[in-house]
Amino acid sequence: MANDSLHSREKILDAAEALFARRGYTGVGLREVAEASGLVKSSLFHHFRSKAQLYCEVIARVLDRIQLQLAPVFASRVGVAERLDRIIEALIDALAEHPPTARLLLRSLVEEGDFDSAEEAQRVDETLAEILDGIGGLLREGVKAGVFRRVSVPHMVQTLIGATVYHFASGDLGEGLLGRPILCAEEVRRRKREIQNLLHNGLALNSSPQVLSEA
Amino acid sequence: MANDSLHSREKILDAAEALFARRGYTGVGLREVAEASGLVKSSLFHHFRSKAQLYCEVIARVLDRIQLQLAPVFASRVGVAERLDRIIEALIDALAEHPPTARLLLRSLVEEGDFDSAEEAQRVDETLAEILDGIGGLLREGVKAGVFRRVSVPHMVQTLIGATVYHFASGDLGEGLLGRPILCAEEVRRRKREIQNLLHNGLALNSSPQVLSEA
DNA sequence: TTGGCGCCCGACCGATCGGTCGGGTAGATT
DNA sequence: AATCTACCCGACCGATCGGTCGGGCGCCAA
Repeated sequence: MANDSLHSREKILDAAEALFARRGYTGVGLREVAEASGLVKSSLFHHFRSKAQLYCEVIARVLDRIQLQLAPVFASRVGVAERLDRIIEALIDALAEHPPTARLLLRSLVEEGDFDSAEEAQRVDETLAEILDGIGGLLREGVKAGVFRRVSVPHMVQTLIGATVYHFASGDLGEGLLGRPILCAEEVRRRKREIQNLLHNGLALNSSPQVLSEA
Repeated sequence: MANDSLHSREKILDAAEALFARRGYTGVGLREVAEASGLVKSSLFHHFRSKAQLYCEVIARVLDRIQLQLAPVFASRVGVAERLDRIIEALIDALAEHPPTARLLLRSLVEEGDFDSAEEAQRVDETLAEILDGIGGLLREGVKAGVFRRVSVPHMVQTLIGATVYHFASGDLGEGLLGRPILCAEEVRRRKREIQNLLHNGLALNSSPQVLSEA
C-alpha cells in the first residue's frame, strides 16, 4: 500500500531528523535510524539511495518548512520595519515549534559540504539562498528607504542567523544561561521580544556618534 | 627527550584541532589525526588516554586561549560601554587569528556532552563558565548602572555568542554572503565595527517605544 | 657496560560502519 | 490462478572504527 510506504518514509525522515540533530551526520548510524523507524537497516535503502541522500532530504524538508512559514511574511505589503519584526517572529516560531530544527540547521551550515553533487544538495542550497536573499533584500530595502541605519547587509544577516538559529541550537549551554528550558513558551516569547527590541534600537537611525571608544 | 615529547603532543593537538573543527568529533578518525601529526595511531595513546580525552584537551586549549585574551579586558577599569567594546574586539581577534577556533567552539557547544565525566571535561566547563560569567557580569553591571537598556542578560549573552562565534564558524555560507573570505583583515575589522555599532545603538537607553508592531 | 625509561611502531582485536543481495510476503492487476 | 510490484527482512561484504599489546630504538643515569 502506497500509504504505508509514505508512512515509513516519513517515519524514517522523522527519526533521522531527530538523530542527526542530536549527534550529527557522522555520529549517527543507519542501524540506529532504522531501529528508531521500526525497520531494519537494509529497508532504508528502498526509500533512500544512501545515507548522504537521506541526510539531504532531511535538511531539505527542514528548510522547506521554514521557507513556507516565511514566504507569506515576505509577500506581505506592510512597512519594512514591521515586516522584519514578523520575519523574526515567524523564524523563531519555526525554530521553536520543532525542536530538532535549529540544531540540524546549524550543523548543516557548519558541516563541510562533502555531499556528492546530488540534486538534493542543490535544492537545499537553492532554498537556503532564497531565504537568505529574502532577509538580505528586506534589510537592503530598509536601508535604502532610510528606515534602517546604514549597516552592512551581509553582516546583519549573519548576526540574525546567529541570534536565532544558534540560540535555539545551544541546548544545555543556553538552558544553563536562561535557567529554564529554551523552548518553554515564555522564553520563546522573550527571545522574540529581545531580538526585536535589539533591532528596533540597533537598526534605528542614530543621532549619537557611531564609535564610542577608540583605544 | 622531553622536548620532543612536548613537540609531538602539540603537533597532535594542532592536527586534532584543525580536523575536529572541520569534520567534528565523530567525523575524524584517530588514524587521520596521527598521520597529520607525523605519527602512527597507536602512538597517540602515549600522550592521551582516549579519543575523548584528546578532544577535551583540544577544546580546553582553545578556551584557555580565549580566556587569556579576554582576562585583561575584564580586569581593566574603564567604563562598562568601552569595556564591552574591547571584549568584542578581543573575542573577535581570538576567533579570527586562529581559524579553527570558532568552528571548534560552535561544534562543542552544540555537541552533546557525552564525554565521560573526566576532569578535562570539567575544566572545560569551568573555563567556559568563567568567560560567560564575565560577559554576563559586564552586561549586568551596565544595566544596573543605567548605561545599558534593561535587556535580558542571558539572552544578550546568547546573542553575542551567535554574533561572534557563529559568524566566524559559518565557513562557505558566510563567505558567500560576504563575497570574500571571512577572515580577511578588512572583513574582520568590519565585523567588529558592525557588532559594536549594533550594541551601541541596541543597548542604548531608548526614548522611543520598545514595541513597534503588534499584529 | 648495563639497565631503566620515554617514545614510537606494526600487528592485532572485536565492534561497527555504509551498502549489497536474494529471497519472502501481501496486495493489486490481468 | 498467475503475475507483477512494492515493501521488508536476514545474512553477508570489505573497510574502518577506537583501543591493546609486545617489542624496538635511543637517551640518560649508574
